[in-house]
Amino acid sequence: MKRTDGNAKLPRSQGKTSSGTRKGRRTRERILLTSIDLFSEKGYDAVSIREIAAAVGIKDSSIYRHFESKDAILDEILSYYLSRVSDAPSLEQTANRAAEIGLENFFHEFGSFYLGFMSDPTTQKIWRIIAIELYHNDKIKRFFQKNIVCIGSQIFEEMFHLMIERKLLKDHDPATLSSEFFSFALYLYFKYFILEYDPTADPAEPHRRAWAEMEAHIQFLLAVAGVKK
Amino acid sequence: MKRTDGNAKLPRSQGKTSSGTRKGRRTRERILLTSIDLFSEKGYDAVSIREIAAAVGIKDSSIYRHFESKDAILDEILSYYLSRVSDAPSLEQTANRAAEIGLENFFHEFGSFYLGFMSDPTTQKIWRIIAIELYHNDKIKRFFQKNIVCIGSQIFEEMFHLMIERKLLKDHDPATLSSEFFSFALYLYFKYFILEYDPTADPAEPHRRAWAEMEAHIQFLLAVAGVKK
DNA sequence: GTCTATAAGTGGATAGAC
DNA sequence: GTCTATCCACTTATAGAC
Repeated sequence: MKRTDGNAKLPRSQGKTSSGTRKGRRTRERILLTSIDLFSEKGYDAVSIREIAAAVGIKDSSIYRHFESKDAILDEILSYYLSRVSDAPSLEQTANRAAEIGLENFFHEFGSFYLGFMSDPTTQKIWRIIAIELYHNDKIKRFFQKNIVCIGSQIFEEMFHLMIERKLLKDHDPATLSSEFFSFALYLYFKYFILEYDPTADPAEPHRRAWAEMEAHIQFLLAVAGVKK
Repeated sequence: MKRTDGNAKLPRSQGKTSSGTRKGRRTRERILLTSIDLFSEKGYDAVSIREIAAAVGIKDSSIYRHFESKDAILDEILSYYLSRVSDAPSLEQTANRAAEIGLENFFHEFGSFYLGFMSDPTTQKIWRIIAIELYHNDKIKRFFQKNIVCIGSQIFEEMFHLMIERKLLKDHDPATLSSEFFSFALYLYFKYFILEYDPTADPAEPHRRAWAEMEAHIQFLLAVAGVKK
């Protein structure tokens, strides 16, 4: 399974606001990274342009040389996330991999792939921004519904469909299996990484606990849908 | 199973801010109900004291004759929710009821009890306030963790424990069963009643869809943990 | 490209007349 | 108990000097 790069680059300036000089691009990137940091800690509305500017080390009016508005910063954060998602492996690869190494090994590898994807701190922060602004920002809500819930459950559904076709699972409804798997993954994410989030604590601890619960859940799913060797 | 009253009264004024006159109490109650309406539609931070006052039909400064601060209004909304929860039936009653009528009937009755509890529009709106402010307001986060997640999973865990004791379920780990049941219930609630919430649409439709998914999930759980008749 | 200064508005909360 | 008037901190965004 492909491992994504932990140090992905941010997208280049495209708008008319920031000039093409080297200094301009670097300031623009600093604004973007600082915004991701602040939004992920305090939420979009709670962070002001002044606060971003102060953290970057410029005056607030200078931000508008690089971004048209506060909203334009958010837009670019979301497109950065999309550019990272496109690195994910295909369904065909995924199901083939499961057939190769067996179901239980596959679920473990899948877990570590997820951790790899999330090992990019920027991606992790963007997930956090999306999660905490889900019910306060219509643009983020639509983004979440389309690019996380909708695409996510589709991928799992097709994955389970392929697994059943390859006789790796019993002939269950793929949509039900997907819903069982996906709902639990979302539940764990929100519980351990958002609700119980503590920036001062050891970041490995929520991972450990979430994974322990996920293992129990996978055993549970396999008890219904698994096929004995 | 006990059905809760759909027209529960709001708690009386207790602070020093509102006097004991009939008119004062009625204005205070109007402020509270209006705040619940507005907070549940737009969120706590997005609604200003001015906006509440305008909707009630008084000036913003008059609010402070009835409540010490905006936060005090929220406090009272949360205590109203707690006063309603205390009406819920006991575990012993619940497990006995399951033994009486059988597991599948019980799950259906449980579903309609939940709908009954949620049939109070005020309770429904308070759930919505809690859900959308979960990651923006520390007081609400703690309230949710304590009074919904923590108490909720405990109740389900003990309920499943009693059911296993009474041989209604196979000897599975009650904590795992609780987590399977509770996580899915939360997932459905957030998906259908918060994420896809549409005040202009038919309110029966999300209920129908959520319940259909819940039925599939219960069948799934019973396939692992159920005991054949 | 960054700055100062400022516009034009929002927010919660208070003082004091009636 | 409600009103008018006001305070002060804070918001996004713009104009124009350098």
